[in-house]
Amino acid sequence: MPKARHERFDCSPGCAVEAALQFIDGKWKGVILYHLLDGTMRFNEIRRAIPSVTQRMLTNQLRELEADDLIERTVYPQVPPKVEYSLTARGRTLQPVLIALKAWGTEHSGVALREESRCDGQSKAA
Amino acid sequence: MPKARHERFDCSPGCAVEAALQFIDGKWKGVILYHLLDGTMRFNEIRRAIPSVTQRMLTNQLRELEADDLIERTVYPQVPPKVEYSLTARGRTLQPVLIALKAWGTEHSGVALREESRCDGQSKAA
DNA sequence: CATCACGGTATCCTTTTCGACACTATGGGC
DNA sequence: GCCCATAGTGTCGAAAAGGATACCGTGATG
Repeated sequence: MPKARHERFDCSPGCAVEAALQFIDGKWKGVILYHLLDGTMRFNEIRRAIPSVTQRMLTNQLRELEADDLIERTVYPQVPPKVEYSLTARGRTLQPVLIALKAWGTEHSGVALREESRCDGQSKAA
Repeated sequence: MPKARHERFDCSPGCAVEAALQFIDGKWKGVILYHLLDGTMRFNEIRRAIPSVTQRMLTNQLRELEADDLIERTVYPQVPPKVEYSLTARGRTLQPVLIALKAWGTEHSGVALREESRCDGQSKAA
């Protein structure tokens, strides 16, 4: 049960940094949010975009993001089920942060610093 | 021992976001880096700035940040010991990210969303 | 009839994280 | 002699995060 990750903050100025980090620190939240910047996505669409995440984890992270009012979940009562995820207004305010994060990751491509980026095979299946 | 937190990335564009997140996702890394933006600090100085961190944790996070080449550790061989920490050039490139994070945390003070911000003592009962 | 796709749940288990606490060495103050 | 501060280290154990796998109901397809 995801219960807030940090229970308390030390109210030094860094407090706000921690507070913000709290929302994107799940293992996959950053990527999920980043993908949703492009627009609404269905469950399996996200899953395909992030091959290494399991349903369980994806569901989990999605639920937490929803609880944090960063994304919105829309269920279409039809069969087969259809569920769409999109950013809320609040979620969209994270855009600058996400962009900054991506910019840093790209420029200072630390990916290659301590590991080799295992781009297993295909990049995107169209 | 700390070993890279994520072993692999899915090479979707969100990859870079994950890569960046990797460096600041430790429980205290964000705050530590943020405090170091102000300049060099000694060990116990950081400790006092973040009351809720233990030595063990602080040492640990500091070592990881050092391993990631984000901070620099300078030991003065004297007694009592004196050790100073400061950002490396690479660490300073994180500034925009940290700033964005803090700005978001401040504006969208989500601290109060799912928990009462236990700023040990006073909060604001809304 | 069997199978697939959809969007999940439930259960189990391993790994990782993190906090508490004790211990180190040295020199100074009382 | 005893305690303080500095900057750590080591061990223990609880809790949380995260991964693997199996299962659910339905409707269309083969």
